[in-house]
Amino acid sequence: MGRGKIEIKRIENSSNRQVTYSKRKNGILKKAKEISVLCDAQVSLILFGASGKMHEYISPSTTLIDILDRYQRASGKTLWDAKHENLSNEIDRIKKENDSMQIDLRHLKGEDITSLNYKELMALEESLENGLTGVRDKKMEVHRMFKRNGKILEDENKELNFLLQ
Amino acid sequence: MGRGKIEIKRIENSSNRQVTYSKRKNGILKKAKEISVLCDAQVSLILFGASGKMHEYISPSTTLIDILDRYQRASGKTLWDAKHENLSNEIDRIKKENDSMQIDLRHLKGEDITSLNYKELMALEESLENGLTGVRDKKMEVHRMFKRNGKILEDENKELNFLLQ
DNA sequence: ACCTATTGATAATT
DNA sequence: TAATTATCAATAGGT
Repeated sequence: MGRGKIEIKRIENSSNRQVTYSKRKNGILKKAKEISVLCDAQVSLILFGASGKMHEYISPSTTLIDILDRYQRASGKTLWDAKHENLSNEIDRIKKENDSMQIDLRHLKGEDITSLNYKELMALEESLENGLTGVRDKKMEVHRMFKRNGKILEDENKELNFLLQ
Repeated sequence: MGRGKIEIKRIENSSNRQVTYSKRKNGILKKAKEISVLCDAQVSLILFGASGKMHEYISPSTTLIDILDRYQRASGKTLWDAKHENLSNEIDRIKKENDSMQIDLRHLKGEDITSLNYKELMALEESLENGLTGVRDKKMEVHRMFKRNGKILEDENKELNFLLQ
């Protein structure tokens, strides 16, 4: 359909591919409009080129949602139900993660530990001791910092007072 | 594009319309495949003729759901209904909860506490001390229980041995 | 982008 | 309906 025939396989030269895409995109969109008008067909055509830009044609007599509804009924495939299922699964997964963290947190606060065995209690104790050590070290550090800053401010104060007098 | 050119308007003669639909349907499906292969475009084409029969082409490299997801992002239109939004919102909410617990857990393990101020460190220390107290009490209790059970078993043993003899 | 030789699609006819 | 084919339409390669 041009100066020479071409094989139907991926065009390797990227700029040729881009040009061909642009031309054929216009062609197929035109075809979609034509069949829709000529034969009163309901058409949904969505195109994404390599550049990521989208082009679409939906018959004016309908909407994409309508077409997708009919698609689901006609094909037996589910679109948004499948989508729902994916989301539901994700929720389940995250909720489980959530619950397990919830439990860990409660344990670390000394709650709900009746069900733990001795070994688990030991591990928990160690974790708490480590945490406490870390926090106390940090507290000390912050405390020292405070004192040092306080000292500096005090010195500055003295100096300023001296200068004023 | 044939023995005579035709105006692009609804074909009134219903059997002509049907024939033209059938031919053009094949044509546009072929075009869809071609652009998809030649230009590695992602294409979704869904057709409903007047008879109600459906025909479709989806690029093999993708799925209709994928294309519709991208469609929503590109067009800003929403296809999945409120139900989806609810689920998405719930996921966001749970994820936030998750993140916050994640942070609490790390703090309780003495990690990532550089950003905490003195007051927060104090509260954390207290929480850890309380946790530790609880865990140590429980450990003691379990320990005592062990010993008592051990005693009971020892007694039972003696009794059984006595009976056997 | 535009041009045009050439292939491809299809309207009318059988 | 399905096949044929004359004609129109789309487009590949070149500018």
